[in-house]
Amino acid sequence: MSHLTKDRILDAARDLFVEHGEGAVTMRAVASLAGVSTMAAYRHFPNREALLLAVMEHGHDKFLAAMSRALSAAGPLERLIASGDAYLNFALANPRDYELMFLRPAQVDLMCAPLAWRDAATFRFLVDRVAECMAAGILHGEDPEMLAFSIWALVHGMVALYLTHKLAADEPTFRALYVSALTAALARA
Amino acid sequence: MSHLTKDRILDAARDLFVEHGEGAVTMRAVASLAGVSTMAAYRHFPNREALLLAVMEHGHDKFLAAMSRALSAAGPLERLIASGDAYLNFALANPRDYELMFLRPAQVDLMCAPLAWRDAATFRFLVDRVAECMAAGILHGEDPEMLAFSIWALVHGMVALYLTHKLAADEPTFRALYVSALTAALARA
DNA sequence: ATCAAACTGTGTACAGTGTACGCATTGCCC
DNA sequence: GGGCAATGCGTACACTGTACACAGTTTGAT
Repeated sequence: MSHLTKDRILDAARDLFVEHGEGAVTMRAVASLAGVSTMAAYRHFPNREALLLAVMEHGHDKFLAAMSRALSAAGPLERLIASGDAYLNFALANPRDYELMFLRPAQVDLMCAPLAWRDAATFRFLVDRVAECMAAGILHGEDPEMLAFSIWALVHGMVALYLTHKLAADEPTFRALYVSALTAALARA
Repeated sequence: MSHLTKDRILDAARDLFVEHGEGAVTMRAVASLAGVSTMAAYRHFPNREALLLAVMEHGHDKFLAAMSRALSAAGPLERLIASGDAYLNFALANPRDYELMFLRPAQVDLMCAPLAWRDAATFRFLVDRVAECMAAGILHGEDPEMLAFSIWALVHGMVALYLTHKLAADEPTFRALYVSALTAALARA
């Protein structure tokens, strides 16, 4: 059954990736963990990079699902803040996924449609949250995209600096920094 | 003269890195470009990672030098803004160096003293600029480190999103975004 | 001046990597 | 049954990092 094999290979790749990082995702290790020959993997993925991209898509879906759970919050501002928290929590809970999705220098030529779509979805989600707040008069300004970008950059920057150890702080301290920096930014917008 | 050989090897590594990216920095290619045998490189660098780290240190020095040139601006706020511009300009002019220094998931065990020092230097430089502005009453708040972190995160986030192609904008548009996001953040601090 | 030790560079060799190619097996449609 | 496409496998090759043993050179002590 081809479909199952493909899934087993992808699962194996995901396991290795989440557990031991990108370097551990070798075609041989993946195939062996999936219980198939090395070359069987090439029947389902043209090359290693494509396999990693598939892992990445999966991560994106998990990520977007986590973000969309923030929509259950009561008001527009609560939804925006919950989205930020969901973003941070996902990044801290799934550092390797976050790294693969957002920290890696993406090869433009591999920017296939499904991935570009997922990238854009992250941004549009945030733009919608900001626009919601603006419509409700909670945030001021007339360009939600602009403000959304600032917020994304701020949160992404904090997360990136933390994950790459540029910030000498333990997790609780970092979370505190995050909260005060983000609320300060929002309070003034 | 060993010293010259080491420099030739490092230069070759830098050339390959800046020109063709990290993947092109193979021990064989570096050694060949430097005109020595492959294993000669191992006489001067314990392994490939150490060679890359040396390239990274060099990048950091270039970076800190570029930043410190911002100190010639007139007032505290001008110096802070010039620092931000220097940061952005360096990142756009040397994307691979920036990527190696600030985007890469740093292996904690390789965080040797010289690198940690250089990392901290970036942050302290920014803290000093912010403290200067606070002392002059141009920026408000009592924790320069906190504000400096926010600013760094914002700028790093914008640069990172741009360099990893998460932002669908050409360079002029991005620079405009940068200016308005940063001045907005500063205007309110 | 001599000799030993340290230093520097080389060639060879090996294990691990991605992956091209061709063959075997299977399931499916006519 | 007779093709036939899809799937999986084994082998082979080029390229990687780097361990190891060796050769030439420099240095320092006697």
